[in-house]
Amino acid sequence: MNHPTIYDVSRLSGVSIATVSRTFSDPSRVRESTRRRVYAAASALNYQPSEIARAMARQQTDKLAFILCKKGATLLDEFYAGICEGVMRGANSMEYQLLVSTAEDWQRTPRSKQIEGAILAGDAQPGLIAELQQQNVHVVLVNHIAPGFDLPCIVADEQGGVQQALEHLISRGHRRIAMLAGRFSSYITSERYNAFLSSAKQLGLSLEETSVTMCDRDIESATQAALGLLDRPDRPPAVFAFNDVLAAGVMKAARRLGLRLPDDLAVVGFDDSSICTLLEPELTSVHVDCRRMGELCMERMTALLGGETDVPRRTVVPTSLRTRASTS
Amino acid sequence: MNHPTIYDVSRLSGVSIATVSRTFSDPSRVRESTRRRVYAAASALNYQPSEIARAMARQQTDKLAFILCKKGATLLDEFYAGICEGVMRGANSMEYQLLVSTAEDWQRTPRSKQIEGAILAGDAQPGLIAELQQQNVHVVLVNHIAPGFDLPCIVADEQGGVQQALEHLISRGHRRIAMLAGRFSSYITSERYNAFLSSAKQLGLSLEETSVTMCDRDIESATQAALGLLDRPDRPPAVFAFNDVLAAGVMKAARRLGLRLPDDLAVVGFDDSSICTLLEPELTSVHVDCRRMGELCMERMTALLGGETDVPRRTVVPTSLRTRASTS
DNA sequence: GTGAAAGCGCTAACAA
DNA sequence: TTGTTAGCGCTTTCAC
Repeated sequence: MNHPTIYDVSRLSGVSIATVSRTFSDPSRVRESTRRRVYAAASALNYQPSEIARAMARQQTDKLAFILCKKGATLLDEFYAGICEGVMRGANSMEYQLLVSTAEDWQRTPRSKQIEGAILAGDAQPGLIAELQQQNVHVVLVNHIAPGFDLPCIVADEQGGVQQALEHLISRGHRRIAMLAGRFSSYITSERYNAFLSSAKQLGLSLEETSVTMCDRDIESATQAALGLLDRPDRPPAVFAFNDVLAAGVMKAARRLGLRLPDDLAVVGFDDSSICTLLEPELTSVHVDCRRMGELCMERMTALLGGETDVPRRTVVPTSLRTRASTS
Repeated sequence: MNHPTIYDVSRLSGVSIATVSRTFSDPSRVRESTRRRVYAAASALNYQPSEIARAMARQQTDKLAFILCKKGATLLDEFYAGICEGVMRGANSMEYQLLVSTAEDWQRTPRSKQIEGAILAGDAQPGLIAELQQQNVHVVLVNHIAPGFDLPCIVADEQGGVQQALEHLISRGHRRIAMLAGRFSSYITSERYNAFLSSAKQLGLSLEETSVTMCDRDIESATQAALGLLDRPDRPPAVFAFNDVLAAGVMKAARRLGLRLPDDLAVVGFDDSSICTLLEPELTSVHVDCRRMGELCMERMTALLGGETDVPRRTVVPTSLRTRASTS
């Protein structure tokens, strides 16, 4: 770990450390010839300015954190991985370093991480938010809204997505539409669920025509629930699933019951994850641009870090239906 | 950003800054009563030691990086997300901060990241490795081996996994087994491909009985390739796919051709990703414990950081076949 | 355009 | 057990 320091470069190039510093932080402020001498010395010594010393002197770290708050969540969840991806791209292109962690892990290590901003994905607990704010850390929320906090948040257009899905099913001649719902992050769950009810109503479907079946988040539970829903004479001709995994459960159930898609049953998912095209027939799903959501997080964060005061509080990212063979 | 410093705590509690420092870094070295006074003052001021100043003084950062090297890769790849997950867990539990980046993004920002170690996932370029080593950064490889470098690396037991898959298919009465292969990381591609050929030979299959069809990594390409492979009189009764996505392609093709699994066709995948149980019938696949691979990365890294000299160079993580309906 | 010098907040000898 | 003090490597006034 015997890195060369600014002093070494100073000595070798014959200029002061201040000039070396300037050469690296704002080259335009040193004369061309000096600059070259400094660069030459630096590369000869294989010198790179120490990020730590820099942070120490400037009193800022250029460090951000992405914290996954969905409980039991992991990057394995394609949706959150997509958001993280977007955040990563944004952070890296702005020369910010990105710490990645889960809420659990984050709170296990009490020491101050010295970050300038945190992007909380999913169900962020008020305690975490408060703690971060108290440490003067800028906070942006994604796929969640936190009542009582005045923060920028990025969410998908649940309402619009659900509505497109229902309109599509109705246009295919279906009126009795069932929803297979699961318990996810509190925000998402209620938002999507309510969107289903309100859209159905708005589109003229009666309460008798719409039904909601609940299940857990896993495929097994979804399949069982779907079997219960479909294995009866008055089975609904169309199912809107909370997400693609649950939709896959519906498809498995349909297959076991000998139902053919899309003729005997139409199925729509949500998220438009990679599994949609792996399934046969391919699954119609509401596309959510999660990478874009991540990028937007970084845009808001940048504004916050720049001291802007009129940062949008709530940004809704458009969703759109991807029509595939499971419905037509 | 007006954080209280160690001086504030020192003043308020009436002890020297050294004592405050000790109280936080090694509480056992200060008298109980003093310790309490310090804690009281600290929490009154809402003080938290500055990670940066600490790094500056100790000349170490407790910072590690996870760098995704597969070209065009993202965390969306479930396999790498799993590894990352394992690394994250390990890092956090050791109080290390984890920077996450892709090789591309990493090299775009030339400034020294001041990390103590880097875990490179996938196809790490020699240039990157050399660069890191030159900066005295400890390097661990995962899902890759780098000829010419003497580094700890963690890989899955490709050979064993492939062999189990073939044995399973043979036990089901199949002898003509086709492989659908794709181009992935150089290491993985050749390893798995060679394992197929050598295992087949070892298990007594003739060259006529084994065939390899190549395709791209996407589902579309896999489906087309599989259609070509299956839509002919002498179609193989069993297909071993390079990974689960390609296996899904085989299943789609089979379905379109009216073939029934597992009777008309047996299909085995690789990775045992979450899609295996979403498909119908469920997909038999070689399970790879990617989280464990990530954890092992951290174990090797820890050893390296601790100055250990006899760190294992090559660790092979066991794989095992998960038998499901697509083959039986 | 360049240099001198005063920090930034903490750790780690060394002393007491 | 506690205090004093000299750095850690850089940025940033303020002079020149």
